Amino acid sequence: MSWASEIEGLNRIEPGARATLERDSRRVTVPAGTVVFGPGAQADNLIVVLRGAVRVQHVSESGRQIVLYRVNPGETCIMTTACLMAHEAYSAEGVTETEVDAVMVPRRTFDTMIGLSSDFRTFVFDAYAQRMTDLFLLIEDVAFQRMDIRLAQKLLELSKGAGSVGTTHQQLAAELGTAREVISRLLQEFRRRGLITSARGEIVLNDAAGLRNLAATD
Amino acid sequence: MSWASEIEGLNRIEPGARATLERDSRRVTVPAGTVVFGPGAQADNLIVVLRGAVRVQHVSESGRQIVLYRVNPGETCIMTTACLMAHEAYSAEGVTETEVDAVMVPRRTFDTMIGLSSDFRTFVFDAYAQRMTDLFLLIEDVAFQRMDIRLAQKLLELSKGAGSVGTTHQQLAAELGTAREVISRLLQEFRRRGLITSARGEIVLNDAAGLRNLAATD
DNA sequence: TATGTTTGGTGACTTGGTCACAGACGCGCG
DNA sequence: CGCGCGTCTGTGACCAAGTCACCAAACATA
Repeated sequence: MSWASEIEGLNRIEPGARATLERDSRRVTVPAGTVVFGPGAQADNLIVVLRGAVRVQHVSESGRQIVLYRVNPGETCIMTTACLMAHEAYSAEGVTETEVDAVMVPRRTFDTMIGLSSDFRTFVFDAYAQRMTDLFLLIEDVAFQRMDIRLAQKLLELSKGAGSVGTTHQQLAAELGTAREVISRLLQEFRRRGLITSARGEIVLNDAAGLRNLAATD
Repeated sequence: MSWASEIEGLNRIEPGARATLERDSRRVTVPAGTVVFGPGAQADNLIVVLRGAVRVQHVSESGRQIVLYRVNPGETCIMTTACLMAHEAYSAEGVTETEVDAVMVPRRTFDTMIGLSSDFRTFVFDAYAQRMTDLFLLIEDVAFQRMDIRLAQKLLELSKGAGSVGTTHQQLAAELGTAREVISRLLQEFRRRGLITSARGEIVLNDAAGLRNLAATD
């Protein structure tokens, strides 16, 4: 029940506010691959992720995709509240990448908490700031960065220190907002240079240092 | 003094909260071309624009620019508070496009107001939501939209119904995050098709309907 | 008028996106 | 097993966009 103590930014919240928060919110477990919010689906809760990750992505009419950011444990999907309040059309969707444990804070409780606790306000504004800067960095990347560098960075990010990444070219294209053919050609070049080896749905990072070196070429 | 009454979202604020807000905040006038915030400049105030416009843009190390959004009258530059709270490096800068009348709400007052007034909270969250959706649309544009369509849209937007736009090719490139040469070539094509005529620093929209038609080609 | 700066134009080249299609692999089913 | 079928990857041709180098016209002002 006492989930708030596990979360950076909420663990030292005022006792009264914390009681309200934990009493009024509901803990859920969602299987992998679930669309937790998206166009048409009105979200009436602030979602705080405890375990797993939610991928937030944009899908254009032409079918092309780009991943905007991920919501990791201890983070909150603040977009839902913002977009709800503004009654704007939701142009992004959230999909669970793994099984996810999360807490749903009802809109009403959220509003009460904001008035009640300055720690909670800080938590919420930090979340906004984090997403904003994520989006700023993404815009810079998409507008100005070469695709080979972005791909090298993404491979290192997705591998998380492990020596390989289990994704298809199509999935990588959706991550970076480009076309599959572009990924195929770049991976071929990486392979030629000995940076990776690859099989169907699997990319092995043979020379992570070399990739890091490429990724650092700003 | 009673500036809050002029602002959509603050005009029906609770009387007590409104008194606090107007007592503690300071009205300023800033000349055109002033950098009101940017890398290194710590902002300690929430800024609400009353008259004029602030352009928020990103400048990359390579010197290329892109305009992220504009803060118009009645709107607030919420980014400053967010980035201040997160203590993140500020990767964007704000420049006044015209002479600007604005209100500076100190950080302390901002925090008090958030706790005091639900109307003020709504105002703030609406502002966040607005910026977020702006950034989402920008990402979609940059990632997926053809440059000729983006340029046509931008010309119509900047002309604001008037028949012409007084900007250089370089400025348009900075708006859209591309290179001057690309703008020059596209404008040449527009000219060839009779959509515009142009002189040094001036573009005349001869066929606004034609441009709108092009811009609508999603 | 002379001179330097800003603005715009152009060609050659590289990178990235689109389209069409083909081969390779995995898997179920007769 | 052999056969289809869907998914994944490779490839060539072409177009769109960004980069680089350079030039010419317009303007500012001494």
